[in-house]
Amino acid sequence: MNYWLFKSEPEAFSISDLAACPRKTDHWDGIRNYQARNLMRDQMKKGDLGFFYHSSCAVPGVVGTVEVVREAYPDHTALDSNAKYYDPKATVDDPRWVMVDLRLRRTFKRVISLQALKANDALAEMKLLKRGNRLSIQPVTEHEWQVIMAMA
DNA sequence: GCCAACGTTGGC
DNA sequence: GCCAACGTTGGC
Repeated sequence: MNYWLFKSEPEAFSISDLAACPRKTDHWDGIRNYQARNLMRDQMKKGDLGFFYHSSCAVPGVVGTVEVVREAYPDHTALDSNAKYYDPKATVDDPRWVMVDLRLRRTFKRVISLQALKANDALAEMKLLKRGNRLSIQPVTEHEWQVIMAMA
């Protein structure tokens, strides 16, 4: 059982957008970073839980939780020349990029802001808070998970 | 909009 | 394989 953090810009795809999907489930497409892809492909398992994080917005922070309901499979948007995240190097035989399906579990009543996360000493080692970290999918330790859940 | 930090690309 | 140039991320 692993824990993760999924970043998304709410203007592109917010937790409300996920809530509005059928069965509150959608595929997490558009990941075009090898480190993030490898985490999805090699380590992410059905039943894993994750935080939904809003970035590049007025109050960046954790806004809820999700569950991995389908493990990594090819991200077909890489093959679509009209898609935003089209990758000309992707082919049917070698799709290069993968995605998982996520189902919304919970939307927090209030955002657990980045500011609040930074102010919590128990999270000092969290990847998200390390300088210069831009990874859009990050592993979260069980301890960090518990600490943040207690802040909700 | 600024800019620091990081990833990717491509010439050599 | 090096590394400069460029693009992207994301907080502020």
